[in-house]
Amino acid sequence: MSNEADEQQIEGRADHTRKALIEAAIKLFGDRGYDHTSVRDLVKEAGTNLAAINYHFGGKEGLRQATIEFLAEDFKLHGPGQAMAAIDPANIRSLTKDDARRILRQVMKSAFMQADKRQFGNKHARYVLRELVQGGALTEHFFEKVFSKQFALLRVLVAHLTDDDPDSETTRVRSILIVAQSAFLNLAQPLVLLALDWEDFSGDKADIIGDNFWVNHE
Amino acid sequence: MSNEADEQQIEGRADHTRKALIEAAIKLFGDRGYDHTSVRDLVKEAGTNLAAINYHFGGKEGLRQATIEFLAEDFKLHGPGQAMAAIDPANIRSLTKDDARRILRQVMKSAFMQADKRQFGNKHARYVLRELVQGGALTEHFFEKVFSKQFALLRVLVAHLTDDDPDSETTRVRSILIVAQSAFLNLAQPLVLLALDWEDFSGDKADIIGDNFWVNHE
DNA sequence: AATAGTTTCATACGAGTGTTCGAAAATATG
DNA sequence: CATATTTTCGAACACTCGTATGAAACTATT
Repeated sequence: MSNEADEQQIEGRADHTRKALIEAAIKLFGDRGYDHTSVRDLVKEAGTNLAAINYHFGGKEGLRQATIEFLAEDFKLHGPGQAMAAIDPANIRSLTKDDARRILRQVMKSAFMQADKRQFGNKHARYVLRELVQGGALTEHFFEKVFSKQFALLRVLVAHLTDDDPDSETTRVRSILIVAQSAFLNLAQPLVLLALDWEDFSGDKADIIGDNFWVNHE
Repeated sequence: MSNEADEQQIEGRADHTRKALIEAAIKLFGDRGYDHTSVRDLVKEAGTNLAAINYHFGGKEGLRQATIEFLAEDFKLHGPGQAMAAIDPANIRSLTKDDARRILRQVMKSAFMQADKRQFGNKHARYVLRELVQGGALTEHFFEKVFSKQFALLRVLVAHLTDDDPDSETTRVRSILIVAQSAFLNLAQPLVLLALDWEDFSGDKADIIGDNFWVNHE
């Protein structure tokens, strides 16, 4: 292990610190939120120096931007889009409604679903949701870069399930309400645990939730 | 209008300031969150002095506590509990399922529903949700003081609708998923507007959403 | 009217923030 | 090997934050 090779050729020191900072940002921003994370905590977590963020990203805001872009890319590769990608929007009409419903639940599970089980759901989705909820410039950016396409696929599924048009207003509303269920449970974990009288989300609890998503109408 | 009488007798200067500060807190905490609101902004919004918060509430944290308690009381009087209070849990079995579904939608609408139309939904619910989502000591307090009872009623409705037990795990999960829909739409308004291709929530859009909540199963 | 208590206000303090700067160290280039 | 470039690191800056202090203004009591 004399030289640290990663995915692409050799990884210089600069790339190493950049990566470490982004990972620290995903973790800390996701846990405490952007504004509750100091650059001093970030550089300590990344094992580097106070000035590193400004040098590599131009500032704390620059690190956020870089982190968002990293997550946007990661979301495409490992996010719910993976489960969704198998679906051909053209041939979706050949699916039975039971199939569509099952796929829908599977997608939601793999999307935002919970902490310990799904490695993706934990840190990454948490931060993404925080940013999306917060509003502001990044909401739009992230919506276009990530959410938009997957939401379109979701609408196709919902429309098929409800015999409606994917672009209709009712389909849009119903689709966002499906997202809402999964997203809120991820965001409001403390409240959810209290309401369900659970200690944590371990075991088969993710499945219990996933199986009870409201996804059909009338 | 020589003396400022409000609801109870005469309102001293101190009470006036306290009230103004709590109202400012509801507004600013709800919009930006507790930590993004400085005491200087609070006192400016309330039209008083920098030292007022420390004098009347012992500190910023004290103002938060007082605000929470005020909202807990207000929630009981004007919250979704109002719509729910009309329901007698004992006689709920006499309701038709259509009735139950209609009541459920009505309750959700009046609970967290949107901005400009429902005066309650806007500022108050927004801050309550922020606190509940955040986690921490207040989540538990607020859950016990406010959420718990109304959630129990919600579970009765859901159980009736799905021929299940109000205390069963599936009923709890399904109930929290109903809350999730309403709550998330309130929290993530920027994202929701983008997803629905809406400019704002004006007009009959609250009804469109309310009518499309997922509340029935199978 | 004089005094005691309450409430407001201007100011200052210490702690924490993001950022800047220049020198040291490490790497790349000739 | 010598020089130029990149990257790290420590120290300091300007700023905002919540809070504390003591004097002024106001109200209530005698």
